[in-house]
Amino acid sequence: MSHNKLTMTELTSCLKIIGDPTRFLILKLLEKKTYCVCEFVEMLRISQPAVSQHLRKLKDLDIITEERREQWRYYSLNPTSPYFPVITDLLQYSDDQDERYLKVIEREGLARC
Amino acid sequence: MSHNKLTMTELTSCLKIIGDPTRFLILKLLEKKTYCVCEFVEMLRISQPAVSQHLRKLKDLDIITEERREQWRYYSLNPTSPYFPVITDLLQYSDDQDERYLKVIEREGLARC
DNA sequence: ACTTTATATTGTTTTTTGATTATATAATGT
DNA sequence: ACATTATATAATCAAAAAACAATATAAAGT
Repeated sequence: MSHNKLTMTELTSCLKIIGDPTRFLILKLLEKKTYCVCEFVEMLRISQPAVSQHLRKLKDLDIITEERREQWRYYSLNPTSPYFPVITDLLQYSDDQDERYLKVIEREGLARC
Repeated sequence: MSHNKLTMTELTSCLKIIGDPTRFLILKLLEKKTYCVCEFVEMLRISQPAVSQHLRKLKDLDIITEERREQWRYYSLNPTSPYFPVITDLLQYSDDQDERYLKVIEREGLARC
């Protein structure tokens, strides 16, 4: 395993952003596929501005990328981010049978947008 | 690499604690050796209560252990913690030439306790 | 052009966190 | 017993972050 080193400032600002349950869950979802905002709203059961603000923080650190297609904005993990290896590593540690994750996944496809 | 999985709640509460520059630095120091509180005070250049409170948060999550010897309390990484693999993994990502880290290491041995 | 839909941004309030000061405790030395 | 040393805890305050409501924007449909 060979990766580029990060400064502690970079690393801790990344960890601080990832260390939020909702954002971690968003990343765990994005690990599998790309989602648009309204899908997160439906799945996470939080308000649209709340979703947007979490996504914003992830985007500010360039952890995720935004892509506009028609009226939607799709978000994806950014594999070129210096934080990408850290994030995929951390996602490995989390249990795929995690209760909250499963519950959220159950609601996939329910969004009416 | 085989490790036990954690719930997202466990993982994010750990990340939140690690995602602070001072605490991350404490862990980076503890990776190499054991320190007592007064050494941290000297090296980190923050007040003794501030050090104690950071150590407390790490100890609450059982990330570090405390050992009393004479009038001092020595702190160490807890290798039996379920978070231990996460932490050692994350420490790998940080640059050993990090400016703040080097500056802190320079002050090692200066404590008069 | 007007409306709707998807999403972002801004402003405000509340909660959480970090730092500092002051005080308490517990062991050690006299 | 008393003073000192090492450390913890409690109280207080300031700064940062999260949550929520209201408003703005931009594309698509009519």
